[in-house]
Amino acid sequence: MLSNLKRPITLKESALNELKEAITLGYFAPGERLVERVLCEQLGVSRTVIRECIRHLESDQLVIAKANVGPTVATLNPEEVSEIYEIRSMLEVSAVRSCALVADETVITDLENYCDLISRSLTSGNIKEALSDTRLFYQSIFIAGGKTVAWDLVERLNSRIGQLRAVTLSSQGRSVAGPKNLLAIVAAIKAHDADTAAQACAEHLAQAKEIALNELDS
Amino acid sequence: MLSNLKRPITLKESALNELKEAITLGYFAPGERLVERVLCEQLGVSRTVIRECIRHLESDQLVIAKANVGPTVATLNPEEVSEIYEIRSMLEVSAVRSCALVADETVITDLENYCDLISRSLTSGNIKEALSDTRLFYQSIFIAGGKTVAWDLVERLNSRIGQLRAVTLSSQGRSVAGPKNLLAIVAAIKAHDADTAAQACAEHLAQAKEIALNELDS
DNA sequence: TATTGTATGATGGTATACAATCTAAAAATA
DNA sequence: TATTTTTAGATTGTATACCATCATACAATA
Repeated sequence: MLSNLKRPITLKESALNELKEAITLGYFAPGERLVERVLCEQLGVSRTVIRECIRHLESDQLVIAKANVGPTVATLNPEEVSEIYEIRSMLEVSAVRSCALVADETVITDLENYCDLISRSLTSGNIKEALSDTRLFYQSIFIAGGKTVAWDLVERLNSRIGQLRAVTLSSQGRSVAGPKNLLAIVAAIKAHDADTAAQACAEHLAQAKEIALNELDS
Repeated sequence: MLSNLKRPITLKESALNELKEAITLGYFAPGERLVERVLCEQLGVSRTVIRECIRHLESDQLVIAKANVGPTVATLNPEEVSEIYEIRSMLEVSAVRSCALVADETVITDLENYCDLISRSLTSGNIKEALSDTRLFYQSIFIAGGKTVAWDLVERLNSRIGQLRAVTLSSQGRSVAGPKNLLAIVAAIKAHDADTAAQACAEHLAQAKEIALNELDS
């Protein structure tokens, strides 16, 4: 009953997921041109499907399409990255606040479990898993806080900085501070202390932003 | 030089614009099904083009596509609308703050001109023109404040509440308060008074939110 | 009445064709 | 040689035809 609106996974969807992952994981270099025919062969689907995927990627701003030339993988400049982290901070802080006010026991145990999973994945070096669990962690916060639109925006913003996120996460994870920050957020939520939770969240994001910006000009 | 990246307007682009306008202006009822073949005839283009348009609208969340059934015009519930206005408020307040800190004479005269245009359009009952000028007003603020990513998000959010915006704008315009609020923002920006500008902006948005929510359950 | 077929229409997907346009190499020119 | 022009190839934009699958409404049956 979770998502009974589009149960059947279409070819276009799975192709889109593959392309998204390929872009965010850096299999395509930023600025690289994406040629329809080549993608058709690589993914084993027709041009129709590829074109629909490209339109989707275009409106997600993962690629930039020029008429009669085709799409290229979007590049990130420091200003954009900086702004993306600032917006994320606003949205996440707001969600954390709302969550702290209404969170019940179920939500809190969920969050604690995710923290645990994230720590474990990070210590074992499984970045991909850590990213996925971090996503679930924040998703729980946003949903609990009733911020579904904001969550959607955050996901879009995150997909645009996908490459950087892997770096920031592993960097934050290597230090002790990263998971500690998340635990601080959960503790404050548990205590229904919105201000403290908001501040912990803001600090975590500011830290991530610094790491991302450093990574970007390297 | 504004958008020299995609000068050639393709069929798909113009069809997409027509569809967007048709949806945001309410020519299609919320929840109504969009049938490919019908759209092909109405717009005089092939299914290929229509399908790409639908994918684009889908990822803009103006339509909701169900696999094997097709797209329907998205409906708005009060929670979504409320959240959209809250997010807009966060983003716009932030942009107004930045703008107030850096705005030069050029920006300010632009803003004053737009205010004038908006007032005139509203008194003459030209809502469409007023919407367009309001867009330019805020765009100037965001660009001046260096918030290009945020501006993009605001435009997406606005397109989702397109029907409501026409109502709120004309409602705010009928009262004297609406244009007065905008003038207050400009005055504060002119004085480089970020706090006052931010507050005026927040009030304006809160007002718009109320009107929109009232309209929604009528 | 409730269930099961069945017909119809829409979508998801493929393949193909062709014109317009871009790109890059080849050729011509200075 | 350096620069411009031409030209051929590659790629996109769009149209069309076709098939399989799914959804829905309706008819037939028990």
